[in-house]
Amino acid sequence: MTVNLAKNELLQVKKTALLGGLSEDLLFAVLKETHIQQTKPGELLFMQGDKVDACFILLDGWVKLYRLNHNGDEAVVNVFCRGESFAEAAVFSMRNYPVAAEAVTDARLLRISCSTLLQNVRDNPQFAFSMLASTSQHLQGLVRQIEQLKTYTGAQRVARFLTSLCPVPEGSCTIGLPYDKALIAGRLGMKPESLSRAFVRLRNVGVRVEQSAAAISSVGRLRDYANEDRNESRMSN
Amino acid sequence: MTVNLAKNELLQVKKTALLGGLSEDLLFAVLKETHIQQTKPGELLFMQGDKVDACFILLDGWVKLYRLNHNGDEAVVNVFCRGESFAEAAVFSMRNYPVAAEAVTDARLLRISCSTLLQNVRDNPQFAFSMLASTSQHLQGLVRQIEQLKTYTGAQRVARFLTSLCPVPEGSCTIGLPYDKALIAGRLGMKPESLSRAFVRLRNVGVRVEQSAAAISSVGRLRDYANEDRNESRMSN
DNA sequence: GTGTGTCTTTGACCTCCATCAATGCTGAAC
DNA sequence: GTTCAGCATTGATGGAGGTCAAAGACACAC
Repeated sequence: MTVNLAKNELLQVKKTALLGGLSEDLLFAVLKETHIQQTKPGELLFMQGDKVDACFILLDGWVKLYRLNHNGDEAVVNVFCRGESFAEAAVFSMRNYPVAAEAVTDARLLRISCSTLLQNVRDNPQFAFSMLASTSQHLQGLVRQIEQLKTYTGAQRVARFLTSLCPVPEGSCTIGLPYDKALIAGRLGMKPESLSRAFVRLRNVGVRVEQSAAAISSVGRLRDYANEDRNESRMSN
Repeated sequence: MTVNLAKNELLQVKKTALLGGLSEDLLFAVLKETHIQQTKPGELLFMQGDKVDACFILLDGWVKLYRLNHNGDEAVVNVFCRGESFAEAAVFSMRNYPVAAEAVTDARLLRISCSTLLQNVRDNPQFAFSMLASTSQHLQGLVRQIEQLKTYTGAQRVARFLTSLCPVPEGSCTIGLPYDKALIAGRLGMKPESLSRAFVRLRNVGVRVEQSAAAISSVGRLRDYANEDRNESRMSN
């Protein structure tokens, strides 16, 4: 059941906290037990409430995790790109997925079954450390998200999102928006209309958005805006 | 360095996912390496950014976890009561605490050092499972919180909070608010003034709040209100 | 009793954001 | 080219909740 990974794909795997910290030997032993899965945009990987049977590493494409409440509206919990893993913590709740996962683009994933994970944690403390480090990272991501929802305005969250995409810490740059605006809005806890208006506001701090590209005249200025407290930000525009 | 726990305290320890799942032998072996810590209200257990050196189990009292941004306002991430553990995931990030922890009452805690945790995960897959199960639970808690912030109004979040405290699934009951209203507000992502107004709204669904007690005339009705979608809830007010 | 400090509530006002509807834009099918 | 669907933007409106200020409520010391 050997998996054939392209060089680049192996690189993505090594970027994850889940498998990236392992010795080569152990890594390849684990990879032998995994499967490749391909998806089309909109395809579900698992639904909220499904019995947990695997976790995933994204080799290419984008996947969103979201929660549905029983009125049918979805809250996006996270959006992952290649080089990230997800659902590994769910495996150890021994229950059902607390969220749903859906590919938002064509995606290529490594699927690691429950039993493989359990077996490896049992056999190998090194693997247990990796699992813990990985879930710890996810935990921190969620904590940061909660902080952001509670303390920043929509426009500021957009500003943070943009700075996080910038390849440089200062100066100007142009970045491509990684996925469509409706999803960005959801990820940031707002409606598409509000995202649109937030982009308009950010023109004051040197951001131009056209199509799926954003031109940022000063990353430092944008970061400052993102970190202002709500009152100041009110005056400044 | 043996720890002497009261019967009731041992019970609290066994309620945690962190140590509750262990065999008696292993449990007592771990307990031998822990310390009791007592705190006064307002006392800091650790600050955001401190190097991680331990995790905690609450034997009695309440502790809040919060994040400070550099404008000085805090976002409450969680509030824990006895029988819960926290900060265990941070240990495996190998870095610094991403949040601060502060006792909000007199509290009694079991402190488990980093090295104890690492050693036990190394030596014992059973312990690794427990750690993973525990962090998995925290992860789910945060996911639920994000969902709530994104999809429910303040009054609905208060309603959810109250129902979660109710000892019965239906009918009427009176419950004590577990901590002061400013903290409840913070936990639910709102200001004390807004919490106050939310309580006023909930009078329409049979909730009376006086001092630190809430009388609920129908838990079912309250739950329905909490689950309504925003539009309906606007009409019913 | 009277102060005094803390917590909570209420009021007035204003900002942010969701909603609903209309319009504009883009790209694919034909 | 035209049509049509799917996004994205813009406008108008209203509700939710933050902010600031003032007033109650309560505990505690004196």
